[in-house]
Amino acid sequence: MTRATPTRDRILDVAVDLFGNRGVDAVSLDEIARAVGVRKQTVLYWFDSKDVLVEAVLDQVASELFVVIDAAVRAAPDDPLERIDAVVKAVFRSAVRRPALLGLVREVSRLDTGQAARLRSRIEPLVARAVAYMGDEMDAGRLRRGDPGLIAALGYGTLTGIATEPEALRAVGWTADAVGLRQLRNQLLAFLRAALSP
Amino acid sequence: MTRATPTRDRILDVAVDLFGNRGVDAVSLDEIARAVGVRKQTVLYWFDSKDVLVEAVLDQVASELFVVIDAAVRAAPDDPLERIDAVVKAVFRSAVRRPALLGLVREVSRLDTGQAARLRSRIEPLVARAVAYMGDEMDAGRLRRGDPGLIAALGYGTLTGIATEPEALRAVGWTADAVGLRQLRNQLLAFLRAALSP
DNA sequence: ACGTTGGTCTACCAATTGGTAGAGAGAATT
DNA sequence: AATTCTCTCTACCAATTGGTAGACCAACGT
Repeated sequence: MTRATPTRDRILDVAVDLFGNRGVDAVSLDEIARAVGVRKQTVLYWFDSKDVLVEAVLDQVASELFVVIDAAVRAAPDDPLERIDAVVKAVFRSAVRRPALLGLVREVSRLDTGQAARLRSRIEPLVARAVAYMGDEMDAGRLRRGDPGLIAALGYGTLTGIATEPEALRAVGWTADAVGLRQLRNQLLAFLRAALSP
Repeated sequence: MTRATPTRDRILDVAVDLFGNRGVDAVSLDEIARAVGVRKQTVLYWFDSKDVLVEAVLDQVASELFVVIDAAVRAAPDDPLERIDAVVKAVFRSAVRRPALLGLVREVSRLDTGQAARLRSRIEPLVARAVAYMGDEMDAGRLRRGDPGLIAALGYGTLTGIATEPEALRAVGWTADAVGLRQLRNQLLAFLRAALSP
């Protein structure tokens, strides 16, 4: 079971978008089914319950994010500021291409702890690697001293915060188009460089 | 109508916490009523509909946040870094005392645009003042150059991001107690100083 | 030609949702 | 003493929720 089929994939895809943009509680199985062009019972055929669907969606999100971030890090030169640049750009690119992805990450704090742990365990290795790397670079004097774990936390908060709240950011007169997003990204990069340069 | 009474206040108070912590869609009127120790119809007596209750909750949040931030700014000396310090500390203090407050701010992106606009219009003057102030200080050379609007956006994203997601932050091995929160706050302050010092 | 299997459907179901109608108790006003 | 007003309640309601049971049908292996 849980094989990949066109229908199953489409349900998962639609569920990622709807759950990510509007929240798990606000989206019913009927609505997902309607968007896919199928009946609710077909959704329940592929995913035994809504909880199972949510789990599958979180796994999907974890995979996509892992791939995006990991690729960005690997492609970047071995310089801490360059790598940070690369990760930020990659996450922003994801946020533009598929806003629901980061929306779901944020949604985790609302889900029961078991599901939260599931997603976290997938992302944790990436974070651990980043923290270790930053620690080494600080020791080598190529990064300003600080607590790498806390800096990672700040980075996470900032990225998900701004990438998932175009509506709220309008309060600062910011517009959620491609131009606005690039400006915001560049300001963040400048900010990070200023804060982290040794 | 809409006078302040014990019952009405208690409903509003409970609604702020439940909506902020779990999301508007996930909390039913029945649940709010139960938490207050009253029947659902009593809730509907004080607030004509769930939408009206949500509006009242958002107004409440806007007021509380405005008071907290405004007081922090007024009490701080006229130095940009000191004032930024003061605002960050004030928001963190709110986040500890009443996590639901920032949770609701984040919830705005999920609500219909009318309600979002309502909250935004209450906070906007504060932001506008902060942006103008930062611009002046940059001109005076007491703050590193940058786009004040974007910096405000980053600050907003970071503060709401980290203050509302203790669960996600466990991925970086961070714990959501008072000590952890203070460490995170201090790291953020150091970070901001490094990034913004001229 | 025929049973089996995989996939989608129709038909239900109990529980919960936001909301309406109106009764009843207590205090205040006349 | 009678009436009105304020507040909370019980009794409903239609719509929607996640989920079960089982019919149907096309493709496939035998």
